[in-house]
Amino acid sequence: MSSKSSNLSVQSLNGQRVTLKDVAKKAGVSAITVSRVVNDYAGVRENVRAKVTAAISELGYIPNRSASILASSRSKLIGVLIPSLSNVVFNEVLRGIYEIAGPANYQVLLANSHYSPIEEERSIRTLLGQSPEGLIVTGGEQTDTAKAMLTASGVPVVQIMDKVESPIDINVGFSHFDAGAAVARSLLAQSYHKIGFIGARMDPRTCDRLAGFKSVLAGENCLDLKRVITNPQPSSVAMGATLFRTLMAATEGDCDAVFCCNDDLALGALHECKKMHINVPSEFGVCGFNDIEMAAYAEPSLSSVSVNRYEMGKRAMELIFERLNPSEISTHTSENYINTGFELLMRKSTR
Amino acid sequence: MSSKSSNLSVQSLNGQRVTLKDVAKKAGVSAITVSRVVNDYAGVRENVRAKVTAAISELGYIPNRSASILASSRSKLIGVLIPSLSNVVFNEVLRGIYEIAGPANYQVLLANSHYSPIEEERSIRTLLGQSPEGLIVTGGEQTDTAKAMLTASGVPVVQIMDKVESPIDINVGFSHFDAGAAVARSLLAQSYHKIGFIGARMDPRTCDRLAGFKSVLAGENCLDLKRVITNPQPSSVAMGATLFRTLMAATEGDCDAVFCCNDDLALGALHECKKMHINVPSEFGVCGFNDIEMAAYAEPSLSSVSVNRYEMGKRAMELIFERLNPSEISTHTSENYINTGFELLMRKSTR
DNA sequence: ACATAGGATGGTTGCGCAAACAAATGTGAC
DNA sequence: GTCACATTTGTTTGCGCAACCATCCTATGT
Repeated sequence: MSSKSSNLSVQSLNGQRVTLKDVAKKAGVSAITVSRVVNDYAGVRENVRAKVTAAISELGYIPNRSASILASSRSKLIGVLIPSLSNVVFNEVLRGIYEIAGPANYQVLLANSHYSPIEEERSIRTLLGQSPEGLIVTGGEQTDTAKAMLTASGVPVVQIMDKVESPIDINVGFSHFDAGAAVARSLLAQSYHKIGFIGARMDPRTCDRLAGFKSVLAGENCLDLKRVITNPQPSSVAMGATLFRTLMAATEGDCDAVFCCNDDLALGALHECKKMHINVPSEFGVCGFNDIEMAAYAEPSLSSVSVNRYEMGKRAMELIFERLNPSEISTHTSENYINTGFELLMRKSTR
Repeated sequence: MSSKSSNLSVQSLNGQRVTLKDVAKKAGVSAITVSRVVNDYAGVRENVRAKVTAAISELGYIPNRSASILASSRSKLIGVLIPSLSNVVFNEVLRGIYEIAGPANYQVLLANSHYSPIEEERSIRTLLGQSPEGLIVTGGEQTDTAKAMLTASGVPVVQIMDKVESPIDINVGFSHFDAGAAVARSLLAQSYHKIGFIGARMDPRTCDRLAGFKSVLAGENCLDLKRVITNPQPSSVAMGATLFRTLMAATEGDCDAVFCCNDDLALGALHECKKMHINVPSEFGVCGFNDIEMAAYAEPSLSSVSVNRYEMGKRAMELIFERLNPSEISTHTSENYINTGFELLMRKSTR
């Protein structure tokens, strides 16, 4: 309970929080000098710096970020808004973001919109209240108010994941429509002709993939909406199994392949094929999306679409920093859309 | 670029940030009244509140959190420190945390220690600088300085994941030693006697599991260190395959089961068994840890240990709130260790 | 020895907000 | 209509820090 025993880092001085002034008094210098030491200014003599450093660790001084931000209006904060934490996809995006932000001594403020534009707007308001120096948001489906707030904030804003119609500022992502279309074309080329789709959650990106997929099938006159099965609930392997069964029931077996809106669903479908003694890929083709690591280790290995998640996060963060420090002679023609692309990985679950 | 077109939420008034005062002037009231409206105080007359609300949305006012925190020393912030973002395990813990924090209007500050106590100490310092009202950290291996800072901070601190020797404050988790021991006992009971272990990363919790596992095998005189293969690199399915091959080579096949420190490794091992034509579970048993969703869908389904990740995050957050609002007549005897337990799930990858 | 430049250090102020107290307004009983 | 009291609104102040400018050293050249 009591920390009186600890002789280092006694963060409270008779109950009060330790401030710059306390450290200054202890070190026999002025408050601003302590501030300079804390912020690593060059012009502080070595012996002074040593005295101050000693006082800091003796008192366990921790600078008050709020006061610092208020006084300097520099926050070293980046706001990040994603729709889900339980989705592996965002995980790796986040890893990319943190990988760049961390070493630059920037802190990430993470908010979760739960796929709801209303919650997203609330979160944007909250994030902006913390005076972030940059913002990364998912997709382009913000409410008008949210977009207005982002624009007015005056800080770099990156919309990631999607190719966005008219970006607020910077856009890093790829066309899910094109990806869905590419899958459809590839499956057709592999002589599947009664191709279904199963999708869960159906967020804007999933819808785009479906739209691209449909447009190609429609062009080849082999689109049958009976073969499109969706469900608003979250994705999972179990959901994939369920949706696959639904698909087979709805089409009475008149279906020879399925494009699953992500790999979790696809793994569930694959599992279900095995149970129903449907041979993959000869009788039936299965293609997922995202290329999670398990895809390559499934039996048979799962065809999927690889997208550069980590890269998206990393690039988004880098672009913010480029904006923040135009010094670094980046002769970037300030292209505001970075296409991170995608790659079809046709493995053994398709012909 | 320009946002002059937007007639809602014009966040900047000729370049300046919109403040309480601006809103106050516009609404014809005092600044503090605006503050009261923003903070939902009861004693504001309806017509005044309406005027203020109108002015707020007209100007696109967003309260400055830093100023608010500085003035009130209430931050509505919870600091969370985890060792990795790419680990599914922490994902679900986070989900539990956000699920409780969000509705209570608390913001989560997430920091990543990359499994390094030094980075962890730095992150704790950073987090404490933001005046969080509570802190959630992973495990109990903080540096002395870090522990001193946490103690001195005066806010509730929850150590999660592990059962910690001497908790700083509150502890929510389970004994990884016991879990490892339980797996060993179960495998022995299933007549496996040459049981190996493969582990990656080898963080404190993994080590505890290994220690528990070893202690049981040693007690039965069937511990052979040749069968313990570890690697400091991160876990992955691919790493599981590699380690499994290493194990088989090192033991020259004199091994009839393996406890994998997590399910990713186990899935890799399972995959490798198939390639090497080793029959699971009759010839060889495989047991993982964590019970990720894929475990149940593997072929054969993977034996694993289920741990209540979501629950850990949720409980940790709830306990912080109980501390913060002792009002809610919680007759909790202020137990400072909550055991979230674990459950052996023996499926088809073991006898 | 002295002047001078340039680097190191200090004092004052204000960032935007809410706490604490003060004032004004409204309400009800008589 | 008046008074006492509750409710609503306003004024002043300080949170902890860094920007800004002033002042003080120190080293160098002459």
